[in-house]
Amino acid sequence: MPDGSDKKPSRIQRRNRKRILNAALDVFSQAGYRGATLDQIAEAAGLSKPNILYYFDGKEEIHITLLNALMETWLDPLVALDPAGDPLTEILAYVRRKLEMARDLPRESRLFAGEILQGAPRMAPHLEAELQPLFDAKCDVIQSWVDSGHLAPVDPRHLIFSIWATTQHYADFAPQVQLLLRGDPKAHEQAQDHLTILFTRLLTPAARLTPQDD
Amino acid sequence: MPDGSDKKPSRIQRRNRKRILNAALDVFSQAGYRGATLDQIAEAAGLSKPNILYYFDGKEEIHITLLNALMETWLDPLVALDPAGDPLTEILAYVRRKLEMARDLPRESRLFAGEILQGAPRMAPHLEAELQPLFDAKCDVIQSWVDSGHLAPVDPRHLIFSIWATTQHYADFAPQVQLLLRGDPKAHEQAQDHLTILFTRLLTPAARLTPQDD
DNA sequence: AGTTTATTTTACCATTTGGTAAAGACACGA
DNA sequence: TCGTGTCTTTACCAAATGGTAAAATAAACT
Repeated sequence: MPDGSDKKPSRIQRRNRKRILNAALDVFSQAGYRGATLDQIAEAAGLSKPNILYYFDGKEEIHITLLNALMETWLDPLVALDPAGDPLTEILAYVRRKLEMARDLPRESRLFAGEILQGAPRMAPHLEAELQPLFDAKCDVIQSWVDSGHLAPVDPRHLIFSIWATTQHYADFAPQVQLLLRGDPKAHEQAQDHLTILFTRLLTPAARLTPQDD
Repeated sequence: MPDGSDKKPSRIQRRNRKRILNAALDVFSQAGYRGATLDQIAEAAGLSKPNILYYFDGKEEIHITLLNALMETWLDPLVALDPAGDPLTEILAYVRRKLEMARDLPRESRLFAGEILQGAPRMAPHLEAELQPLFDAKCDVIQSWVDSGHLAPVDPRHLIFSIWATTQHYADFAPQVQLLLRGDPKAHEQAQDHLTILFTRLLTPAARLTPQDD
């Protein structure tokens, strides 16, 4: 019983569990939880369905495992937002990291989006326990930057929403973006430039634009 | 045969088709296409499953009907962007309309998002035939505003993406927003203010900020 | 009222799907 | 090489699900 056990996993176990999770990420992110079938996952993983169930207790456990693994990765860029750094630089770096994640981990982004879209049935606890405190803490940081005049006045909460929305859009709505941009290979760089401009103009204090004082 | 026919629909037909579509919008937007079942739709509509299939040829036809009806509503705000109006005013009005749609039609927003998220299998033709030309046309309009100096330099395509992303985020990621904002009833007004500031700062030409010339 | 047409229900069916039991193949240390 | 525990396959099953046939009921029209 390799699934919920405490024994150290064998090499085969690690390899196959990884295969399954990778295949499941493909399938779940593309079809959603209910739209995904164990048969699809099995085929994508190159294993038989019963063999999949030898490694995981069931469909839901696979999904939950993916979600759990995702949370850390997902929060990392925000965790890295340094209160001691230069405010605008930090925010722009955060935007860049999120956009890179949208490009490099689109499956994870869609998995997350699909989960939230359906009411976060399996993720609400995670959001409350991990995202919420982090969000609050970073809002405070941003608010202090605003208060000290290092950032133009802005609602930190909605600023973060805007960053999430604009960056994840490129992963979650990829087919639409792809179509409207006609598959332009420069899309990522353009998006990067655009978002840098967007948040720079939003957050640059007026003092820096009008060189009257200091 | 009331479904694909050409006869004029009876009162009962109109009423029941509307009920079914409304129920289906609930279910599809919450569970996705594959996650939704005819039984759920039937129960939500207060009709029996075979009765539903008396009005629609099948699950897919219901879904497609919803998507078709949605497209028009969805494109409306962009259609209304007036090339003859004041550039910044027009864009901000567009943002406001989109945000109001996210608030007033969250089910439609999620239905759309879910469809795109899964690769737009049933919507690609619509996007190509209706969204694409409209998008291109409005990009040209915005580009002309930039060229004439009425808007600060910006990539019109990514500007539109940012507007879509930031506004729809409030509908598509509602559970997350709700949680992080702790159900603040002022959320909509705050979002409205934030987005107005965001796009005003992005698009206001430098000339208006630094009253040196003209 | 009586006939016809439209609507709804009851009783099904075939397929799909998540999951299980048990036998078989395999790996690996003694 | 033999035996023990690990992994994989074969053959299933029960429930869920999209869909259908046909009888029954309700409207509508004459």
